[in-house]
Amino acid sequence: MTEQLDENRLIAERREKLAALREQGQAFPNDVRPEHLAADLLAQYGERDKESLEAEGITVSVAGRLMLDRKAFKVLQDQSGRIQIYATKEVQKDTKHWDLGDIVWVRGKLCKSGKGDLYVMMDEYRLLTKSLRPLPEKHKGLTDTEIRYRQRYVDLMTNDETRRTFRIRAQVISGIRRYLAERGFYEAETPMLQVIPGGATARPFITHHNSLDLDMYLRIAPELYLKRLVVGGFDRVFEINRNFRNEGLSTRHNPEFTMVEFYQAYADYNDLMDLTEDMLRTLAQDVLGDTQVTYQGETFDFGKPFARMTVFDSILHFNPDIDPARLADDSGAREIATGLGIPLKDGYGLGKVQIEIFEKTVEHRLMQPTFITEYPTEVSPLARRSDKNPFVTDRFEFFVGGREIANGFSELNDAEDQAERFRNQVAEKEAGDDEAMFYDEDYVTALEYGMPPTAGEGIGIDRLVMLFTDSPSIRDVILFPHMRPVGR
RNA sequence: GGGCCGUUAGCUCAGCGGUAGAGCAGUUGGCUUUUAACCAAUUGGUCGAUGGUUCGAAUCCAUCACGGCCCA
Repeated sequence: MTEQLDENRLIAERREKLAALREQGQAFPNDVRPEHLAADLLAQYGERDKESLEAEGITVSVAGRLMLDRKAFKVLQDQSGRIQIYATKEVQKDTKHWDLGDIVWVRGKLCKSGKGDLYVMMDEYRLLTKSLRPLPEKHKGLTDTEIRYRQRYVDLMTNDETRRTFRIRAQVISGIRRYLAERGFYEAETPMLQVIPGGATARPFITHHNSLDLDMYLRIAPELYLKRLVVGGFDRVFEINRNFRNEGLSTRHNPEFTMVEFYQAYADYNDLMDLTEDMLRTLAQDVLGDTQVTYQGETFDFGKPFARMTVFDSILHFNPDIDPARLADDSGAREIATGLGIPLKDGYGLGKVQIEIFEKTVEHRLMQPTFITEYPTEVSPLARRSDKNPFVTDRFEFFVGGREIANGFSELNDAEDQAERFRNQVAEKEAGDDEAMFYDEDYVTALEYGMPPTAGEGIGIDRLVMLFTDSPSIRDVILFPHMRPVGR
């Protein structure tokens, strides 16, 4: 078994020390409490001069993982950061069995070294948890990406950057929650296990409910349930949770990912673009302290008004040689797409062809924060048609750094139109498109009760966090990204 | 699915046909207000796996596994 295989002498030595601790009594004590955090102590006392600080005789207690051991000086790391502790010769003898990685508790007087660094004198001390496994290299940390992802706990204890990334992730999520709650949105939790997966076009994961003897799907989006809540009278509602899509893994895709979806009655897609712009600007300022966000060497400005452009205009903008009349024409658009090397299926209408051209030639070039509007109805089965042009919907997607971050639209609340769109999706599914939607009869029934005019939006949290943490891969912002199991 | 790259000590890496190395960590001792602490000594390896070529393979070839990047 692996337990034997990865055993080595370093672990064996530590096991012996643990065995000795067991001999002496409780080897895993849980009867001391740290009263201070490293970062707080440094912030409060780091600048004080040695004489007055030590004259004051401040006693503090801290606990954490032992990260460095310079014999007299040792460094302890807690959730907030690191602080030094000082061991006299006698204390060093008494703590000879301490190893890097051990969890320890220290209580004593705050002092300053000759070089001006704050430390805690080890007047009282306890080894709380013996670490049996050696820490990674102390300066370079853990760099092996595979181990960083598979054993995230080692990555977190070793690498500041990783801790920063996930701290920012937590702040982004709580920031969004606060922003929406402050504006009267209720938080809801809708089913992750669904009989009819809906709300997006994607291949679902299939699972099975034993006692019902029923195949179920992991949700690909919460959308249809959240809109049922709007029908029910929750005029403003949101959910932050996981979606599951059965697609490949890449630096931009993880099979489970986190979205915030929110719905606001008596609002349209323009209202949500305004809200999105304000929310992202607020988040950047609150979380990063700046509306300028640097990502992979480029700076994106969330402080300035975001650009807004239609799908059609954006294609022309980035392809000045395309004739607008041809792009607007079914056979003309197909020729343009074919000329760009885009494979087309027979069933594609003009709208789908235009979106293919958009994705191939525009999307990756949308660097600064940009809203793209007027998505064709053909590719927007849940969005409200434009009053001015029924070929397109009142929908937008939001891009930054060449990546789609958000997708929002005025909701389709015409039950009869919705039924028709579902029928078209079912036809596409029968024609072999396994990403097309199912017919959701209960959702149509809900709409028949009447849903107020509503706008809704989803924002991809992982991609937003990638941006805010300058992470090149989605795996860097997901604590435990999916990896192929390591074979035996 | 395709292309390129990687896998050597617990960690970070060198070695690229001829006796497996370094730094960190570990162990022993010294030093004792250090800052990647320092000084001395020292332990530690199925070189990802399996085949093949060769007098000889960590090194060359093939297949496989896992990972990274790019493409679909």
